[in-house]
Amino acid sequence: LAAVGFGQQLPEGEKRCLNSELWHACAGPLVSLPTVGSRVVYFAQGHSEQVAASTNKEVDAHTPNYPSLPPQLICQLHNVTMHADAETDEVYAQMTLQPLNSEEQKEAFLPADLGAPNKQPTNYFCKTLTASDTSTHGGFSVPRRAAEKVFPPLDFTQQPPCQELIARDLHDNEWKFRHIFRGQPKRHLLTTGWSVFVSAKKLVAGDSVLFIWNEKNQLLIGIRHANRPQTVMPSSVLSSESMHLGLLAAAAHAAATNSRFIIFYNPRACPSEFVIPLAKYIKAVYHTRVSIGMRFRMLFETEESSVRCYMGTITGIGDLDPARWPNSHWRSVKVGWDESTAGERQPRVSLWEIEPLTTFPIYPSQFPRLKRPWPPGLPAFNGMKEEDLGMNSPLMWFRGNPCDRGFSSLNFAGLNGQNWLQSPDIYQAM
Amino acid sequence: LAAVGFGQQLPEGEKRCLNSELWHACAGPLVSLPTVGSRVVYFAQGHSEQVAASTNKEVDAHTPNYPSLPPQLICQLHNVTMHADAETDEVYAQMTLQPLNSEEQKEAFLPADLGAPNKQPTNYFCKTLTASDTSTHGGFSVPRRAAEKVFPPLDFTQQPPCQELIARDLHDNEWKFRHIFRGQPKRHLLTTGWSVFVSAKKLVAGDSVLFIWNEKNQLLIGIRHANRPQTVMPSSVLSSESMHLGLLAAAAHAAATNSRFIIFYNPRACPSEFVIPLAKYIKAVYHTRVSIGMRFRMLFETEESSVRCYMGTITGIGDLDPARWPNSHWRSVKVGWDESTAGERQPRVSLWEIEPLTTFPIYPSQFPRLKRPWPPGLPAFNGMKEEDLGMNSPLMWFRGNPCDRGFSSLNFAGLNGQNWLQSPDIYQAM
DNA sequence: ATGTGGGCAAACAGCCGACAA
DNA sequence: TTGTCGGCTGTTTGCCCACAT
Repeated sequence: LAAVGFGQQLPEGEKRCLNSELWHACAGPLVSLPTVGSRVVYFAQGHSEQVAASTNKEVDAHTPNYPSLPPQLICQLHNVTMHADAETDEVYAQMTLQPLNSEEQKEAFLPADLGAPNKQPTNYFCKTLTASDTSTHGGFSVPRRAAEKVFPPLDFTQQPPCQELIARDLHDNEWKFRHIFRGQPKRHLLTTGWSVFVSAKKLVAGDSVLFIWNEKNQLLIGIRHANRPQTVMPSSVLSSESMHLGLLAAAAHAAATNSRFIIFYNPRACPSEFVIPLAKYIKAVYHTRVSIGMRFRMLFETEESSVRCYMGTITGIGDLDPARWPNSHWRSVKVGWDESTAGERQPRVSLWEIEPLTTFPIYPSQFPRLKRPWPPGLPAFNGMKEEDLGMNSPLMWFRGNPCDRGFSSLNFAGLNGQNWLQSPDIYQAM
Repeated sequence: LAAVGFGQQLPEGEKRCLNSELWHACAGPLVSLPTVGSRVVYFAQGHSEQVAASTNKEVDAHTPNYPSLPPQLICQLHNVTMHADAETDEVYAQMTLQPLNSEEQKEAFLPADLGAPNKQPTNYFCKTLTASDTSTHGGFSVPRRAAEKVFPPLDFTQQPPCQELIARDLHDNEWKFRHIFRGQPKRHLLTTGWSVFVSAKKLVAGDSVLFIWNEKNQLLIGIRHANRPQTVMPSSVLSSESMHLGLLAAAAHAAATNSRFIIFYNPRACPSEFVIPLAKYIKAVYHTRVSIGMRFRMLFETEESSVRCYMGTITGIGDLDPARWPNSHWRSVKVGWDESTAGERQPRVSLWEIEPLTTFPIYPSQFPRLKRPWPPGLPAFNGMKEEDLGMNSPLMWFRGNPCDRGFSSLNFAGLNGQNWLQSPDIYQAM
């Protein structure tokens, strides 16, 4: 319960180590956290979107902005800790970022640490709860393949075969369940203990529960609440406008003084990740050709917690918010989606979220060249292998296409040669 | 559900009018809201304390401050709306403030509006719940005097006498209770309907429930949760440091541009009120003599929701936070309390919270005079009657002592002649 | 293979006065 | 005057299977 101060790093001993595989399982297959010690790009715009989504309030047009705060900040990622809300079990991550000055940006940066990859656990299952599962009338019906894969085998000499399962959640609480194989036809059920869990976690039909059997032969249990109307944030403390200003002020101050700041990333509340590995950002923005009319694909999470690809076409390129955030790469690509059910997919994406399909030739003459195709504050990039780029996100499951390598001529039309990656102006108000 | 924008005033029609007397009853007898249209003093320091209390995190010593933001801002209070958290029923108020520039401060300000005084309702009772009250085993035992005072009389020709009570809460929800007079000896009880209320409001022994019978012959019901360890704010959205910065940035920006800003005041989470009627502030700071060793009294809320006086002695006068908030009147008075059980009473108070007792003579020579006893940005003050000062707080239940009137020579030692009440410097970062 | 519903027993909720503080 | 308890129902919980999809 030690308070973590501004700019302080949490001592190693006090780092409350949530179970990483359970955290990632709850966060979903598309969520990846950048490696500690690596360089990242922080987008205040995206952070602001997270606050807007959590408070259910859009940023007001009259809210002032910080001109000294650039749309993207190159930072050293000093610390990442995984957390879960004590009440709702909502997962979130706390990151300590430190903006780099132009000197530091010039230093060659190390290949990303070979930290544990954020892969989803192998021995797990995730089930969306039915009305019967959540009713007080009965227990939980375990899908047969799931029970056989992740639960310890039952002793079928008993009649009926049953055992006690003990599972731990993100807060390291124990939950005991009676696992029995009975009925006509036979099936796996969780009976005693199940309803306590349902009411404690406030689960309703449509929410999901997931079980993991890990390498240490421990059973882990996690939940994912369905996208309910909204977790209306208790705004009884601070107005959403103040929160918005606070996030900007914290980043602007950190940028001006090159000091550390702390942010929270809430993957299931947040429309898009806003702390991106620097290598992934550079690859997408400087090494990838995109143009209007180009086809692309992008990954989405399915209802069953797996991943699928959606296809679309780029319909425009330009600033999402020219007044407040000019020359930002955040959601700079306007897209149309192939499938008519695409109503819920966002009409704007960022370059690092998509994989352009370049199966047909591109005529370079269509795209004006930048005066400064490679910003001066960045190290040379050739000679790095793709595996070194710290891109352990599922997006990397794509095979790289031929356009990914070498120095492409430009990022996209409409950008001037402004010095985006330089350190920001001195923040004058502090 | 219309989003209230920054600097926008909520249209009259959309103002969700919570029942004012119920709100005040839940807020407690010491809480008063300044009158709409009046002038107030806003203390960012106190606002910051509210955030710290809500997030359970002290402000870190490295958190930067806004030098352009003065410790106290004189504001026009444009709007006050009462709210209650949908989940916890926690009451809070939203206020729209507009800092006044020095020109506006010079204009004579109107006597405070004769708005509805914030007096506690007369026909009400408040009971702290016992284990039996909250147990599922039984109902609610109504104190006899309370039942006779606020509930409609029972028809004692019935055997047993009983009736159905319908009470409305802050969200205008209806709650039905069976009110019966039975047992040996006879007593008033709420039976059917009570346990539904207890579980819906998550009441436990030690929490309080209150009933009001108002002038419109309506029965109102409210709750007050005991000071549980803490309502640990879901910090999964924004770090407490960012919240702190946000509050400062919002105030600083508003001060620099003389534009409106919105704050939330959460009386039961907040250590002290931080939006003070200007007249009350001026009276306490400029018209009242205080000195070290002086005795004073101050009001506190009792466990039974009434008010009582505690006595103490002033032990010091000076800045609470000289580095961050020099020359602030916020909690500028160090005090010692008479009663040994005073461990929970704060060691620092603000001048407007206390009533100094001047039954013995003071030697003016002990206190250095200010070079500028009356700041230039303020109107002359004489000729106003005390009732016009907008001090409808219970603190005004004190009788004014002779020192309250006329221009006393000073406020307190250690203050220089700095121009506190002038408009702040231009805020440079926006 | 698995969601839902009827049957049934055990547990709990909830109304009552007795008793004591 | 009022907090807690034992006694006594009525309702709910929760385990079992049958049956349907």
